[in-house]
Amino acid sequence: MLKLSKKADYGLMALQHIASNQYGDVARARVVNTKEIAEEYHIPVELLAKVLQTMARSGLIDSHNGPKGGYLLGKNPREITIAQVLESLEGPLGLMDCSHEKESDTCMQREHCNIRTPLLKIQSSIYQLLNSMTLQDMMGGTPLITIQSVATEQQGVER
Amino acid sequence: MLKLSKKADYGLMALQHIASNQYGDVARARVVNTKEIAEEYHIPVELLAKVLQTMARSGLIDSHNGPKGGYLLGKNPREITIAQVLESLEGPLGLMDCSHEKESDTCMQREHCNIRTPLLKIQSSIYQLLNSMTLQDMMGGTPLITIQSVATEQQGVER
DNA sequence: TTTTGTACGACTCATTCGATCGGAGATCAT
DNA sequence: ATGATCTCCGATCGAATGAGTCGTACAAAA
Repeated sequence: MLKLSKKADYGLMALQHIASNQYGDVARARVVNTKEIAEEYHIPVELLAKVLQTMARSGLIDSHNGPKGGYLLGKNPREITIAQVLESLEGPLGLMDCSHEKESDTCMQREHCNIRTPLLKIQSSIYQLLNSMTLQDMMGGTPLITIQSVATEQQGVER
Repeated sequence: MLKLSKKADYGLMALQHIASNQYGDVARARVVNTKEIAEEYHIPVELLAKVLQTMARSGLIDSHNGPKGGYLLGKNPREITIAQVLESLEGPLGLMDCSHEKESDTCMQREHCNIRTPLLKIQSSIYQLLNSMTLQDMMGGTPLITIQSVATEQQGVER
C-alpha cells in the first residue's frame, strides 16, 4: 500500500544524480542531460524526459536547450524537500478524495463520514515528515528523522 | 499522491461503525450486518462485503452466519491499529517495489539506486505513525500524534 | 545553415481497482 | 427435523489510472 509512482521514483533518482554533479558549488556545475541519466539508471528515456520537464516547470530544476544542454538544479539542495518533488509529479498529498476539497464535493459518505478527521491528522503528519527531509539529507547517509507518538500512551488500559 | 484505496476507506468506516456498537463491553455487543453499514454510508453492498470478508480473515473482526448474523469486533479497539487494517486490505506497506524483497528482485535500478535507503527511512517512519494510532484513538476526538523532525535543523543555511 | 539534442503533445498498452454475479453454508421458525 | 431465509464467500467482469511510446517542433552550438 501507499506505493508511489514510477514517475516519483525516477524523479527522485534524477534529482539525486543532478545534485551529485553540482556539489553545491555553481562553479563546478556540470550540465547533465536526459540520456545520461536514463542510461545510468536504466530508465526509458522518453518517460524520464517527461518527468524532468514536469520538474522543470515546477522550478525544481532549470532546463537548457540545444547541444551541450541539459538540466541543472534550480534551488539549493537544502531547500528542495521530498514533499515538493512528489507534489510536482503526483499532485497534492491526499489520503482520500475529500482531503482538500472546495464546495463541489461528490463524496456520498461525507455526511456520516467518521474517519475524515483522524485521517486528516495522519495526512498532516505524513506531510510534515516528507517536508522535513530535503534533497541534501538524501545525499548524506546520516539519520534524519525521529518520530514520537503519544497516541498509545497508557491511561488505565483494562483488558 | 499516496491516496489509499476505496477498500481501505470502506474498511475503516465499517470498523468504526462496528466498534461504535460494542462500546468495549461484550455484554452490550450488537451484531451489525453488511447491509446496515452499506446503507448508512452509501457503500455498494457487495464491495463492502468483500472488504469485511478480508478483515474477518485477518482476525480484525468475527463473522457470524445465518439470519441475525453479521460482524463483531475481533479484538479490543486499542489493539487494532490503522497499519493492521491497511495491511489487511492493501497488502504490506511499501513505497517502492524493492521495499521488502527476497532475492528475486527484478528492479533494474537496484545496482545504482541512490534513493532506496532514504526512502526506507521515510517508510519506516510512516509505519510507526500508522501503527501508533488505534481504532480506539479514531473514535475519540482527541489529538493523537505529534511529530518531531531534526532533519531540517538550521546549521548555517545560506541563501 | 546544418546538426544535435531538448521540449512538448498526442497516442497506445498494461495493470490495478472498483463493482457485480451466482453459489455455499448456517441459523432461526415452524 | 426440515424447510426457508438470510448471510458469508469465491470467482468473474468492466472501468479507470498509470506506465510507456511515438512523432513533431523548437533552441543553441558548430
